[in-house]
Amino acid sequence: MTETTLTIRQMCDAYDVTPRTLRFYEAKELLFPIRQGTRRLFTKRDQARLKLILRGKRFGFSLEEIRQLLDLYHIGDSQATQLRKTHEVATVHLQEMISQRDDLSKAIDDLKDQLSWVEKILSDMEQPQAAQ
Amino acid sequence: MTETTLTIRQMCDAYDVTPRTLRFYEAKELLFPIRQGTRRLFTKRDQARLKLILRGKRFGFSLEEIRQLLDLYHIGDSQATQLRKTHEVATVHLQEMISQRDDLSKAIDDLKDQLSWVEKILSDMEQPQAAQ
DNA sequence: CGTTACATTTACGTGCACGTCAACTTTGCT
DNA sequence: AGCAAAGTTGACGTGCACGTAAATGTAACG
Repeated sequence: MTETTLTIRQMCDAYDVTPRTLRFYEAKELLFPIRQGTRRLFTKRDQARLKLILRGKRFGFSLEEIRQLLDLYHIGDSQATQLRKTHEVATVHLQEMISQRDDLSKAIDDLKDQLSWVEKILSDMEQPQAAQ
Repeated sequence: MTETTLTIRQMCDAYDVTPRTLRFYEAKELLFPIRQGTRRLFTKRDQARLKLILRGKRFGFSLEEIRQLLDLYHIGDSQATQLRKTHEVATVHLQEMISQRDDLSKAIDDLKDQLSWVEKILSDMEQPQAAQ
């Protein structure tokens, strides 16, 4: 039987975060570990959410923004009204992410150009026999 | 003759930042406006750098990281050693950006899936005559 | 030449995302 | 039962990226 819940230390090792971070995320209602006595047990759901949190952070979203997005992945039995609002929020995020990716592609191309330019200069500096 | 330098206010209007931000970036040596008396004048170079700064921030880079990247775009007459170090730093950033774009693409696809899933649920809720 | 409008420096304050330390339980092991 | 290891709850500290307020300066207009 694959134990599906993790202790705080196992979570830290698995996802390279500190206990403080996990407790902080719980306080901010991003994670909802169950309690075995006083200790936290992180479910599969928490693990999935943590992955999404870390991913969101890498894209520059704040924890509050991420919290709103997370709802989309764990809907349960929300009302249609709430569901529509969540959908709307997520759609805005999606557009942001798409335009962010476009910008990122542009930045990558620019940086590549700059790098090959620098590489050219460096190779020119190493072979000065070209200039007479 | 197109006036190529901007006052602080013109910069703020053009790039949607506050004066405080521009002074802060100058203090951090990200911008180098020239002085007309005591006042700042932002050159084309500063404007180009600000664009790169704002772009970098959108990708989650810190100002210090951005500062290192900026050097690549305004090299001047650096030494080969310095140039190579800058090139190295930028190459690492490039790899980060590429893997970030890949992750972003994956996140976008995931979010799209979730959204269409939610759309399906919403449409099911609106047409309950299907059941029964 | 005075007043109004914008700039500048200095300095302290703020929100976010945790880090760190202390004091205290709880658990696992012998 | 005893004790070290790990976990828990406060509470205060920290680095970053600015915000904000006060005091002062200066340019521009009537």
